[in-house]
Amino acid sequence: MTINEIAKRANVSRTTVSRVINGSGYVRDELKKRVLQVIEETGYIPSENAKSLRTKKTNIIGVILPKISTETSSRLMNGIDQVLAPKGYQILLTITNQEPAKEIDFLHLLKGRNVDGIILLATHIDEPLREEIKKLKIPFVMVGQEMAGTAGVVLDDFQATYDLVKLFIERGHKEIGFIGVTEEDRAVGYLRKLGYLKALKDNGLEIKHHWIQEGNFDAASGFHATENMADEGELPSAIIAVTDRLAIGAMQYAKGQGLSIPNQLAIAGMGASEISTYIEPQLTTVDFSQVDAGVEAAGILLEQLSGQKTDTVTVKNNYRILVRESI
Amino acid sequence: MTINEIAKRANVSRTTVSRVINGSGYVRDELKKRVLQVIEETGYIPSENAKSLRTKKTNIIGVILPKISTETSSRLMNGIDQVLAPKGYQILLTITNQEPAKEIDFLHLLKGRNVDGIILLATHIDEPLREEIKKLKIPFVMVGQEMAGTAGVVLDDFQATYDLVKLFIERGHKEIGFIGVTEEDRAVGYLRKLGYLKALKDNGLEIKHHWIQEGNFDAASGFHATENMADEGELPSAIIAVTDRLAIGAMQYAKGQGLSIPNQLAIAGMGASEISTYIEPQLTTVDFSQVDAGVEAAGILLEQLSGQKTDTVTVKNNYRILVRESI
DNA sequence: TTGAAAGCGCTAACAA
DNA sequence: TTGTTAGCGCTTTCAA
Repeated sequence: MTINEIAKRANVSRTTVSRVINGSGYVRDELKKRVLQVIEETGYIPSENAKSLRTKKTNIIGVILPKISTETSSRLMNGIDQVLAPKGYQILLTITNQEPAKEIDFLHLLKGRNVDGIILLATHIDEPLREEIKKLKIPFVMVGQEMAGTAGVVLDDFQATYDLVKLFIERGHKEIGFIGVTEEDRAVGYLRKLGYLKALKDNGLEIKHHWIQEGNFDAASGFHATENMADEGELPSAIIAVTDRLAIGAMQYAKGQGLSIPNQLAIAGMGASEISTYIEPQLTTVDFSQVDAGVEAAGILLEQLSGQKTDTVTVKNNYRILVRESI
Repeated sequence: MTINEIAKRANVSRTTVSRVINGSGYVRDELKKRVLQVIEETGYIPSENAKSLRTKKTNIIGVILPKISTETSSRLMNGIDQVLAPKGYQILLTITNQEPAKEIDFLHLLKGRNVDGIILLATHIDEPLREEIKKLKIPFVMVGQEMAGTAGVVLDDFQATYDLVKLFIERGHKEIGFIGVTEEDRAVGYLRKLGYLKALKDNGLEIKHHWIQEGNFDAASGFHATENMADEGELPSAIIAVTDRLAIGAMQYAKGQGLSIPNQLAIAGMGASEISTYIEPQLTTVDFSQVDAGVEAAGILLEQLSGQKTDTVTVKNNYRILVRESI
């Protein structure tokens, strides 16, 4: 069923049908009714595809995610969809599964699909990727990493960690341990560690080597990191972990050793995962509000879509510390 | 940059360029090189859109979800993408936010976008929706609900709940409570309740009215449901909740009352949420393996795509009970 | 082995 | 107020 078929059946030109569908131009009421009638009868649905070819607008936004089943990703998607759907945009979703090479592949793929814009949730960023983004020439917003000359939304990982450490210090802690992740992850690994180190330094606190451990992203590695801390010397009085799961691993270790939380060991995580509210004691954590980040990213994209030249916007997404029982 | 432009620069016809891109038909090596060269230089990316218009194939699969940031959804997406991405399909994602009317809207929308197939994660299913699906005429797979004449993947909610109750009975429990949700949700609300009732009946156990409570999907309502049970009479010795969060709410109530779990009150949930492993005591739950459901759904779709007429497949997805500390 | 011509389903001048 | 014409970027006969 095509527009031509409808036109024939309604005994009008296809232009008229088009006008009826899009509510553009003048159409006599009688004809309009006739056309609408036929459309109704046939269940005709116009091909967006053909339309796009003509109008150069697909109303599709490409989104590139490293993974789908993480709270970060799904919350972000939530925010993005909240903004985009009401404006009539659909989301073409691609998932890299953490393979950096795929980010470039998907950038090409999405461009080939003539998407109106792209949102990339980046975990790392290297030269080839930078290159590719530069020559993209369609509305683009990067989330999670900063890049000169590109619109973006980043979480203020440095400052959030700094503030968290400061909170511990204000509460009288002088021995503060840190469980991080690989610094290749610029946001979670590098910047959060930097915030930690800076806060200690600014407050004249000692930085003990064995109080700084590294895990990957699961609870088990948080457990081992804490174990290592204990094995290599004294445990500090407080530990900050860069993710809630790592923090929960640390908790598990502490509980296993019969240490009371927060009295003998205070623990905080980051990310405001759902688990953090159900664990006992409830985990103090940092809420980065990924939903808002998604909303902001989509908002910036929309601005670009409407022709505004918003180059190099970088919105630092705000965060708040959720103080709960674990400290 | 279009195929015409490339053709002009390489001094060949656009047909030849097309052949080079698609590796179809005969092309002299020299010409091929010349074309490839130009493509490389210009960074040309063919328009999938124009291609689709001609070939009637978009390589896009539409997915309709009730929500994105739930473990069910994201695990399902995971499974779907795992299968579809390697075959060159992209996912066009639409989210209804639980508004039933939108399911039909999106069905139209996706059809208008000429997607090659559609996967719908359904929570309910009424007559208008059934109608719409019937006249869809493109590969379609329904997940989560059964519908005659339509390929689908359902979780065996009835049997899983039945088995869970049986497990309690085998462990000596005779008083088993139930926290459900609205029966409008056929799978989670209706079928699971049915499994519970049938298991009690089959084993000649008493069904006490106040032992059957209803919550929504959050922990707080699980708490209140349990509270109601206690207020309206004696608490049973065991409680089954149809979601982990409800179960966690029940746990919170029990702990607040100083009841020991599982000795004074045994509790099980369903869904194998991540939280269930971190809560204390660890929650016994049913793992429905949504990832597998996604894999199967995508697999069935792929079969339909390759022309196989797989009408009315309904894969009962397997499940397993994760027995942990809470019972 | 290559190219010319037609056409996928739609919109947008333009003319009537 | 309506229709004719051209063309979006591509693939696919068909003929050369």
